[in-house]
Amino acid sequence: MGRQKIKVTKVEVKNHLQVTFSKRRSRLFRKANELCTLCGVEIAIMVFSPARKTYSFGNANVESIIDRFLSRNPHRISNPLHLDTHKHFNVCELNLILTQILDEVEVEKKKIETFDQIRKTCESQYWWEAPIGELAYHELEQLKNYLEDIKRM
Amino acid sequence: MGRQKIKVTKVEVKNHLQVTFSKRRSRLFRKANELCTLCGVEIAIMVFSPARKTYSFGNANVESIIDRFLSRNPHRISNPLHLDTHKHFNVCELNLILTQILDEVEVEKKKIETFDQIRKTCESQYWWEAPIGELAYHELEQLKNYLEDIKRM
DNA sequence: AACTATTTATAAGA
DNA sequence: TTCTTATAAATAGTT
Repeated sequence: MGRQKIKVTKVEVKNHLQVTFSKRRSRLFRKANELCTLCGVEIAIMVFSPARKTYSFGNANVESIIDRFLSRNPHRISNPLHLDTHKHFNVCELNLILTQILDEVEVEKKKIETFDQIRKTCESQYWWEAPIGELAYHELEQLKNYLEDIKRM
Repeated sequence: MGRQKIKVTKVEVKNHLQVTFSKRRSRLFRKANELCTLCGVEIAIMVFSPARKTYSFGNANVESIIDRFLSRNPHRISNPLHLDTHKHFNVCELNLILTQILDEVEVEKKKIETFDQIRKTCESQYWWEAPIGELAYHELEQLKNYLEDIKRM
């Protein structure tokens, strides 16, 4: 391509990687947008960068497209309440079940929030991608602190 | 473009639309795949054709990428319905909602299980209490691996 | 960021 | 659908 053809393999030069990612991502989104317009389709794209940043494209709302996708591709593995989801419930039963689920969720929610917090903090660290050998002492220490937070939960 | 430049507007000729959609879709997926390889990112793409057919691309499992995307909305479960409270639902609709909620709960429970697993593993490590400076390289590496597991969730 | 020599992508025709 | 081809767009490397 361009001045020189490249092998499609991981770009190792950090600077090149950033430029390549930025350019190709925006072109991918533009192409998706063209496809939407030309062919009248709905598209959602989600991208997680090496820096764990999230980029998304949707000609409609991304979440609504996800909902449509998931409803066509059920991915349920096991059901926490051991319910037969094919069974039809009346409104009273549904209310009871919903209340139980929300109670259950409430108990776990604090844990999840803590975990999410740790994950977010991790994601904001620029040094994350470096191999262990290149990490400074205080970075290693922070690494350990994260896990100690988890142990305390 | 090509033999002739086109305006980016809905293709009206049925035959052209089919060809254009098929070609551009596969190129979009190929470009996404190149981006994944070149830049080490994760991508999920969902496409709904006018004929209600679903096409998807994911370098990892599409559902897992969706889960990660959705997990960035920590209040999704506490507000599981994002419902119009004035609307009345019939039993069928309520069942659909219940299924969605159970899916969401399932995702969060899996997270917690992974965290618990990591925590347990940490606790079984004799070297855990040692200060960072005294840890061996492979112990540091393991430390990092734990957090990378968390990031992937 | 802009440029540019090449490689790709593309639309239309077959 | 698939191949071909003239032309447009994308791309990697350079400046």
